[in-house]
Amino acid sequence: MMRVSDKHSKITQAAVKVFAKKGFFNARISDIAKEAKVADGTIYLYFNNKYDILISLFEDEIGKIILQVKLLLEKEDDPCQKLHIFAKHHLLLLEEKKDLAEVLQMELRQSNEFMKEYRNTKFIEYIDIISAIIHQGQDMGIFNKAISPGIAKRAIFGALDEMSRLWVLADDPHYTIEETADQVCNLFLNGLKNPPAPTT
Amino acid sequence: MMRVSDKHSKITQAAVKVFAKKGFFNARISDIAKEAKVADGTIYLYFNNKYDILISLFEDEIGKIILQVKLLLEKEDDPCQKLHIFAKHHLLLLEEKKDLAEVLQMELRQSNEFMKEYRNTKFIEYIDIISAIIHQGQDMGIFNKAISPGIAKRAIFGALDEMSRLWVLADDPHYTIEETADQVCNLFLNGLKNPPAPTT
DNA sequence: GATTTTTATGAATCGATATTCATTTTTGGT
DNA sequence: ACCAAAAATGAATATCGATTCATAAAAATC
Repeated sequence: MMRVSDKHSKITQAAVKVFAKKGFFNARISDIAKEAKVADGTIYLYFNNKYDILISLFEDEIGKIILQVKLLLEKEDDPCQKLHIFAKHHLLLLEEKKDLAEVLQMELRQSNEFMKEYRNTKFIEYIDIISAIIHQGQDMGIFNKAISPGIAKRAIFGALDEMSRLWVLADDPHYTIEETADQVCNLFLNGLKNPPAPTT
Repeated sequence: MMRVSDKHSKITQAAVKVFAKKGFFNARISDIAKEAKVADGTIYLYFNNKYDILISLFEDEIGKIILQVKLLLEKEDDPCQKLHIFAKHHLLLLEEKKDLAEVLQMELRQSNEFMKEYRNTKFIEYIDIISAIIHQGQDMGIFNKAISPGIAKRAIFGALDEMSRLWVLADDPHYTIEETADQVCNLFLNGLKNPPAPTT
């Protein structure tokens, strides 16, 4: 017998593909079933309903991402570097798992009564990684204390998320991931304004 | 007889409400018809199909926003101030037209074959306002020329958009719009890092 | 290898709803 | 007031697709 988890994850992987291609509402259960090579009914042995596939997919996958990025950050002390690592890791998701990136984006935007109820604690955990970095930087005296970490974490996440959207939609990305991560970090660390002229 | 445009816009306004509440796919034509106080069939005298309502709504409304914000920016020369104006205007939309803000966000994220085809030129026109400001700042020598306006425009839009999302979903906003606009601008203009200590 | 338990199947059900169109109402001109 | 054209109606249509469940296959137990 195939291990239970194998079928669960086969269906999840198939759902990622299908949701990314068609969007949640246009994706049919039978599409996911076909992609996963199981019967339609089998899906209901592992998930309660269509929405449950999306939610459970989101929590599983973002959980993995949180673990990965926290592990990477552990080794680093400098908050600037940490921000770099976070940004690069976030954007690299696109290269490695384009479909997943697309679905995660989508999930956050499902605007309806259901989603407004659902408190997305995993997502909050993810962006709180950013505010923790900012706090640390402020405590170390490197970051400006006038910046609200609660706002900045959203701004930084939003910026990265929007860069993702660009990649997902555009066929020819104008910039590389490296370039983009560097640019975004530079922007957030140093700002748009020119540094005051060096005192000669 | 009621002017044609009145009915068209009655339906559009109703659609904004219903889409915001239920999301595009869960919104029924009959919901929109009821909200607009017209018959279901009447909607098809003004729009080709359900998707057409969304697209046309988006283009009309974002068109108005572009006009408004361009008018506001005309009077101002300083790029920093311009950025402030843009940010504040973007966030104020939320206060004035929460439903619309929600629908505009949603529209951008409908991830499916259809949306990937649809080249959203109005949206591009909107965010190009930001890159124009950045260009101007760079030409004037105020902004760092190492920043790519093409990336920064996305980052700034993404940050503002994410702040919107927070408001739309959260019942108790922690920050005021003024505060948020100031914080976001400060972040983008000056960056996270502390300014170098003044040379005494 | 027979029996029980677990897992999988996919055709049938059942509700939903986008769209159509025959009919009615309103309008504007005479 | 009457007529033709335009606008509006809303019940009927026609399709779609999530979910169920009686049945079958596979695995575990004896």
